[in-house]
Amino acid sequence: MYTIHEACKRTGLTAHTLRYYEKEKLLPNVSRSAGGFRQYTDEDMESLAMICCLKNTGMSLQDIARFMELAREGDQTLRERCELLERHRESVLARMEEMQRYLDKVTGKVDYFTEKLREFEKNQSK
Amino acid sequence: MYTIHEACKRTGLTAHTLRYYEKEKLLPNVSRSAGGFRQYTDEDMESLAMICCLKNTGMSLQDIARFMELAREGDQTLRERCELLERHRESVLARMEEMQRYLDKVTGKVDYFTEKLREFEKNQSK
DNA sequence: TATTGACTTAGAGTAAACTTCAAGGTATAT
DNA sequence: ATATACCTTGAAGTTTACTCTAAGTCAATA
Repeated sequence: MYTIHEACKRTGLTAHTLRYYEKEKLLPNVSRSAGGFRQYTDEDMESLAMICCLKNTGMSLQDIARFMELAREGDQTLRERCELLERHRESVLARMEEMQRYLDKVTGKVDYFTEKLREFEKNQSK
Repeated sequence: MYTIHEACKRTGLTAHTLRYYEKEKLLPNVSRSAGGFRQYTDEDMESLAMICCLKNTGMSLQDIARFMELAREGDQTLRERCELLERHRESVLARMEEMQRYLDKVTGKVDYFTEKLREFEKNQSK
């Protein structure tokens, strides 16, 4: 069992954010101690890792909530989750390729500016 | 000279967004026709291409506005723009590498789910 | 036992990037 | 000439993902 503080450390999220994710049904049903404090199980920590993975590849919290709901429904939803994840994977790949193309343009600009800068400084020094 | 509609087609942005970017100083000083309609020059279109490039690699509109302001100040800001762009380039590269790591995890999950699904369906058919 | 600090909740507030609205002017096809 | 579609503005509204606040509870330490 982990406290919210430990869950923060492991995920890099703030306690505020963890509570927010709970409210938004990304990871509902986190159990409480006698005093009402959150207790994260190992399974919860695994779910959080998955949540971060999806979030950091650009999935919306709403879509993550939907995915986690399917996960809670068990093996009946395996096919659906598989397909969903595969579609996500392809969209991430496409986004990365697009990003690479834009990055190449940025690199081209850096080179162009560097050349222009050299000329500018040559003129300045005259 | 291009109408706002043509500028939309070339950039993939909506007219709303182009007006918004003007208000936010990403590309201020777009000239108007006698009737008050926007007229984008070739130079404006180049600036828009740069704006999209920076935006699509994750730069905030505020930072883009700052960059475009420097560009309007001319050759004196070449060094600053060069450095700024180089830093941006490196942060994009870092983000892409992070993304790739998360994507590998997603791929691992897809494989895991595929295997689990095969087993599940084998049991179902019995 | 008292105090300090972290936890709880519901709900309000914030920032970024649009997006829509209302009221009116412009261009063009019939 | 007039209807229709598109343009103008300033301002208000929306969405996403937090982030903070207030009022109160709980745990640990001097």
